Amino acid sequence: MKPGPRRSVSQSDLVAAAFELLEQKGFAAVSVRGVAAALGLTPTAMYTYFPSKQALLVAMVEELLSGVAGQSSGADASPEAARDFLVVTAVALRARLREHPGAIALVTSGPLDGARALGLAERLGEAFLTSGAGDVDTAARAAHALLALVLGQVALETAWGEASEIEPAALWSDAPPHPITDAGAALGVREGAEGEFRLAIERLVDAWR
Amino acid sequence: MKPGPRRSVSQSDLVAAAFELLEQKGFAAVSVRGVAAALGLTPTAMYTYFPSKQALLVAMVEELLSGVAGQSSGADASPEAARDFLVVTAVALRARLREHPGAIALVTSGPLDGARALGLAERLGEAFLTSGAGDVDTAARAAHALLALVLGQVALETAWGEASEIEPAALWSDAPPHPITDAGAALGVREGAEGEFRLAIERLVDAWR
DNA sequence: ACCTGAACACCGTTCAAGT
DNA sequence: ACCTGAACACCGTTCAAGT
Repeated sequence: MKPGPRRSVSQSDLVAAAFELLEQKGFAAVSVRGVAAALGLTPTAMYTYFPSKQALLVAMVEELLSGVAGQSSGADASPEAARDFLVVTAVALRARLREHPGAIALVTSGPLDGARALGLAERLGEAFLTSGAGDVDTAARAAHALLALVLGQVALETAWGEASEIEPAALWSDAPPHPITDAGAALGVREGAEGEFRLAIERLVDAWR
Repeated sequence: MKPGPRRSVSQSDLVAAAFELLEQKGFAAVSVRGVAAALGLTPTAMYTYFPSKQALLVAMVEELLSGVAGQSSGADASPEAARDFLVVTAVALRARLREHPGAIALVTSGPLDGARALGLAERLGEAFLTSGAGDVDTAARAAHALLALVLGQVALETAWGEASEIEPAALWSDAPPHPITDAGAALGVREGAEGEFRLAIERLVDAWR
């Protein structure tokens, strides 16, 4: 079943193979050639399924975001339920992004304007509305800020997580001490303990209600 | 003055040339070969100045962050002055990141553990402490969250900014409507109007005091 | 319609050699 | 010490050709 006018794999297969590479060898290893080879295809065969590598990455982001926000946002639920939805969704999104090393590189490299990304932003806005945000404009701003906090937090966690592996000798350098930042490191702020994250999310959510 | 055992350029020259490329051709164009060529050097000559491309990128991030937070954080100032410092610093950091297209790709690709990045986090923590944060731990968490919000906000602005150029025809697609998100777009949330940004920062800062 | 093979214009990095 | 030139093992993408 090598050549022939019949489709041998699917778009989903390419996305799955790409995630396999992302998980095992990092973002840099997610190449057109690598993905194609993992499926026994020639690099050029990929262009039958996606118009470009960028399109493949967008499909990966969509896959990553799928299912993060449940079907119902709780538009007809109580303010307390809506608040819970916001916190739970933020925690779930962070967990999803942390599952795959290099996921933020993926998210920040590929545009976030897919249907799933916009749908997620919309659900967050709805939840802010029923949880106590005064009007639609405020809800939109709040949803934007919540999404930004989650993204930035994961980006910082990843950056600082990688960094600590590289230069442990920096402790003996002549750099000035950082008592507060070090206290944060001891707290697990850098490593991204879930409790710390949830606390920050709750503060932001409550600030917009 | 082609060869010879005398240093013909400096590390700063390489960083400057790299920013020139970043500004004019985007993050993907910041290559070892491109930077070297801009200075009339061979690609391999760069490895006399930096041990790797990654080291060059880290130097760029440090340059980007330099001067964002002033010398004094206002540790001996009033709580109100400290609050102002936090907001002003966040706004300045965002402006700095937005100056160069592809700056977030740079920041998220290269680690943020340079001296400047840690120093910035420390100054923010100090300011939170004098502005009303109860203890060192809370200040560390607050500084982390503020940094994350700025980073994530710029990342979202960039992603949505690029996206809107690609597919204006999506308005006519069969996708479900997004009234809240669209209201946000009309507000300038996506494009990143400074007023919207400052408002979100103030909410987060006040939530931690 | 789907896929291959060759080709184009690139990458980061290493290494021996020159001055 | 600083730099060049050649080389290695890669990239994304295009294009003509096969079935």
